[in-house]
Amino acid sequence: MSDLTQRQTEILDFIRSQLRETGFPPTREDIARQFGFSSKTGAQDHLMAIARKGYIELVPGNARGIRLLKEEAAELSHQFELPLIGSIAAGTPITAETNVDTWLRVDPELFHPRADFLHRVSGHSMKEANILDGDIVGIHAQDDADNGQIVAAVMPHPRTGEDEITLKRYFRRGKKITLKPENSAPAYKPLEIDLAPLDGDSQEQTPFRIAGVYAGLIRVRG
Amino acid sequence: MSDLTQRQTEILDFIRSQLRETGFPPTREDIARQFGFSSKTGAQDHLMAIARKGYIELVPGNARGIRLLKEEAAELSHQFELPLIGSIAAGTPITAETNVDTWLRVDPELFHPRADFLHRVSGHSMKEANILDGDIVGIHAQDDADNGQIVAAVMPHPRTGEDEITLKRYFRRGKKITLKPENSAPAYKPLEIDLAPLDGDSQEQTPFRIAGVYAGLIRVRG
DNA sequence: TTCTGTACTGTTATTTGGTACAGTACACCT
DNA sequence: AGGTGTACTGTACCAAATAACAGTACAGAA
Repeated sequence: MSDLTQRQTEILDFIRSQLRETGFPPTREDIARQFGFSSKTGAQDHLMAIARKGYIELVPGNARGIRLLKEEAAELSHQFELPLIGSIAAGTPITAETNVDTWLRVDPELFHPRADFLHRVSGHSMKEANILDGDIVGIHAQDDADNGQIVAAVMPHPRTGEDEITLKRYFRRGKKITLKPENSAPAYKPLEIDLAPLDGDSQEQTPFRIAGVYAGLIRVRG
Repeated sequence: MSDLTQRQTEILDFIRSQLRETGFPPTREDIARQFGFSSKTGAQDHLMAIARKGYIELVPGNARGIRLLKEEAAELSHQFELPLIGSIAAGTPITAETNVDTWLRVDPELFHPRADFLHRVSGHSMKEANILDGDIVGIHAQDDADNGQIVAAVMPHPRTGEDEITLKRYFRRGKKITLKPENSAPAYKPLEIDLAPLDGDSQEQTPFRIAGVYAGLIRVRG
């Protein structure tokens, strides 16, 4: 899909984020400042390239005359939408564009704490926390959790090795972390992770990280 | 709701339409031209009045620095909201304005079947259907149901006599209707209703009606 | 009656922002 | 070896846009 270069993608993302945050597109100077260019012309060149490739339209003679085109424009008002995150591409932040399956029109502020993204639950491991197979859970992004909270943990799938999100109840005692399913059936075993063999606070070496804490759910079928 | 004057409302609408059509807000001159002002100052005065009343925010020193504020941005699309229905005033249709506690920004089409309104569950009578106290259920409005479906039933509260919504699993056998809670604790007893003593198809005389069928739920706390 | 708010006209100063032109450097393709 | 596209720096001009000041007129509230 994307015949944009890395830099052009970054700039398009910046335009989108500016629209979301400020309500209007950035100027050439805004873009230059954001990316550390010393000249507006750099930004202008990129805009023209992105426009030529059909992602935006530049309206000549108009300040901030940048228009997102077609499917781009639909994503404009993400203000009351949440991304549904599927599988996680290696090395990407969790809410990176590539991990977003779709956007659902649900107000993030409905949840407490506020939801930053959604994830569709697969399996029955949290059944006794009343979270069922197919439920869509709201997750508040944060990288740690309190004991007893339900967390969205990111770790490689045991067979495929691909990063995936799983819900578990989190407990930490010193260097020992327990991720506990809420299902007393014998098939569901708590997962024990020992941080001790790792270098201090470096988490890069463990294939486990907390993406956020459970903030509620949506069940879409009667 | 609107403490804006006629003219101010027109101008706010123009800003909204410009945002939709061009992707960025108008300038003072755009506004002046649209309304036939010969001076930009007229537009500026209006913008400052609208901003003072909290509908927009003006970002000083920025071309087209007009931002719709949250409430305003929401009113752009009434179509992705659902009314939360609390108690039912006597003799009113269920989604009548007076019964609406608030509007929540949730896409009705998320649910299957489509939700027409929301209702906050109180109590534990549907616990074993994984519907908990405090959950917000989506209801698809219809006046009958299939056997075994969970319905939103409207009937007078046993003590106060005020109409209220309760969730129950619905069964009908001839003239006999059973509304069954999903909680095996002895406190929760099925409710039996016999339509036989009533005049044919007239339901006005029975203090029970189906408001719709359960279509899913939202749980807003982790 | 005075004050405040609405609804403008008219003018001007100043900043913001778009855009053209002239370069440099590097990578990739043919 | 030369052409094309990307990714910038640097300068400059001028139109676009904000914003302030000074008015007029009218309407409703204190």
